[in-house]
Amino acid sequence: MVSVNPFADFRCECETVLAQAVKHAFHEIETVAFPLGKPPRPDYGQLASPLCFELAKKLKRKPAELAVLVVQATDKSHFNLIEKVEAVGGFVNFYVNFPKFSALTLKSIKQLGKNYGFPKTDAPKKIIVEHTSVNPLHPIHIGQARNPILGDSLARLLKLRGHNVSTHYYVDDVGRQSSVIAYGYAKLGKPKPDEKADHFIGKIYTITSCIVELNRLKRQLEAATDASANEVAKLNKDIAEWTGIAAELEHKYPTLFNALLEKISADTNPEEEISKLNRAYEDGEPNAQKLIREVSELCLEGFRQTAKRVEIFYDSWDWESDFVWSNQVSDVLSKLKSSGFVFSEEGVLEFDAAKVIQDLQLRAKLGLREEQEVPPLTLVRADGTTLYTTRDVAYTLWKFSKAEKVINVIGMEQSLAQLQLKIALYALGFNKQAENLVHFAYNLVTLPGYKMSSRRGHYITFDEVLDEAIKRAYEEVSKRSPQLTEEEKQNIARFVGIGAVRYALVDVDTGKPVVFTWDRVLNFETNSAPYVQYTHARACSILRKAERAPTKLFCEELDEQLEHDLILTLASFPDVFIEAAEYLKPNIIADYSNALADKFNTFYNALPVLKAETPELCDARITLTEAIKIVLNNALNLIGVVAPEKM
RNA sequence: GGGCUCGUAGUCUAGUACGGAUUAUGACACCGGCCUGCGGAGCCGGAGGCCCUGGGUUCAAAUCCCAGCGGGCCCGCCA
Repeated sequence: MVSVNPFADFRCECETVLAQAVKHAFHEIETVAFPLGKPPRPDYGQLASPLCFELAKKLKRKPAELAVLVVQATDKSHFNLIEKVEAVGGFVNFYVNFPKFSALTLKSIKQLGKNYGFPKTDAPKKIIVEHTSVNPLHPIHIGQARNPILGDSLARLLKLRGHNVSTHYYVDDVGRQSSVIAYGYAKLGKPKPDEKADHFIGKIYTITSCIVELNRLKRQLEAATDASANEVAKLNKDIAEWTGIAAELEHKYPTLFNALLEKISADTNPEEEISKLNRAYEDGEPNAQKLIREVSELCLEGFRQTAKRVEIFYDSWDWESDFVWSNQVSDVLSKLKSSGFVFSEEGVLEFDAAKVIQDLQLRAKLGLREEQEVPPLTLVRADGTTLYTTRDVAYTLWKFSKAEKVINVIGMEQSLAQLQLKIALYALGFNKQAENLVHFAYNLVTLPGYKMSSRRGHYITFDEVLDEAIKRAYEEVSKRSPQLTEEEKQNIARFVGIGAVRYALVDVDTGKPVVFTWDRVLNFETNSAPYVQYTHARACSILRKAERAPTKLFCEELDEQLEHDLILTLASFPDVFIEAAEYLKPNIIADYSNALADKFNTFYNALPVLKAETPELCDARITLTEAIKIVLNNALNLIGVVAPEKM
């Protein structure tokens, strides 16, 4: 007999037994829910019900007495995975029958192998996970790297849950900043990158943007003849700040900086050139199209290389400009206009989110409190151009033409914009879509005492973090296993370093900010990917040395507390997976893998596998070790971490 | 000013959706042990907590509700 979820089978049996017993003992009472929870200690069993505390009220009797009655009323002939039921202090405690339960669990893991732990959903959906979507202006930095790591883990979870998942990258190429980089790139004569393309583009962007900003401020100061002293002071302060940044950049990249400065200074009004380019691009003018697409593509090629290093791939690259050129944005706009929730003020078109909430009574649906006010959203500027969120409405509707559910992995600082987006869908009558639009929000990654700013070139790139991780892992592996060949060491350093980074970024609760420190991200000890990887390699090593596969299970031999604990942990993996997939909590997979590794290491130190007292016990422990290897591998795979045979 | 979010040992963190048991999870750092043993990236032990504060609901609150306090974020004709 094989089970896709052994612990759920046990829970199900307990529920049935409990329901029957309660019905039998107190037929005058109608009970609908039969709560079962994990007791704090193993001597209270593996599942326990506090039901009698509730019944005590209705029946006006003591919980302890009722628990005894419930236990007496249980029908033992129905026990399969249950060993016994006991009443302790008002709780009804269920004890698992370990010989049977171990056999079921280990047999299931052995038979299902890499498919163990992934029960399929009853309602498979077509789901789009949009993640990363970093603007193609500069390399992905560590503050943004949490996004692809979370998005990719979510996609893996949902796929294995049985959904049809496709991952999308939204290329934000419409907007002033894309024209800034394109302008600088064109000024330099569209040079071929002499390093990784996104790093190359990043430098040009930062320098160009700095020079243009400084130029703008200076001209503004010249024109400010009748401005107040305060305004002049503010301008001077900004100029001083940007001059400092410029000096820093000139020092770091003298050739590039001076080349750009010379070319840009030839333009009397660079600001105006950039705006022109921006308008031409939105209008689909061929030269502008070619230029901006070329520079964006260059940067994206760099992103693809970085993503590949961490085993992340995208099914679709969606260009924001395509939605502008194809009139999907203007179509959505005219629909919004006729919805009655749009008003114009001084030539600016505004979307009245608050009125939508009131008229359509969305407060409860959106989980908003009475006093929460949602500000209006600007849809169209006075000059007739659209804004990011406006275009996002069109993009979101396009995504819904391809999927039933859309998950946007976006930082929590965009919560309001994502809420307004959802409200816009309701305003257009796309209720079902609005309900299936999920903003998967996560908190920022920050550097201690340092404000990351891509405009100023102040950031640590994701590539740098990966390089450093691999370098440190290499030092570590050289120290620990000097006998390995150079090639082996490099290979191990790669998956250990990258695993460590992925684990560190997925492990923390998404609601909490991560303060980036090298020690935190490059942890190779307990509660890290390397620790779990090491444990997996250790299990593999034992299995290699065993040189045989047990033909019988001998599960009744596994009667140590540590072994029981391991079996229970293995058996509950499907439950953990379901929770992670349903509630979008990839971090609990990381926690689970660490907990399982911990338990296995404790077991390993306390009890011999290959030198067990009897051949039967030895076989049983080999089977257990094999199961642990499989489950560790399956768990690590969910968070995109390699499970190595050796390291 | 309004809203969102977080608050658990020196630092970091699990548990909070769905309230349960006289020991609240684990890591780092700290103190003391364990390598002729299946891989020491490990294991065992010790010390360290008014679960932000105050009320409320309940047989039972880290968990739910209310009111505060503290940090972060958002409230743009930026994205």
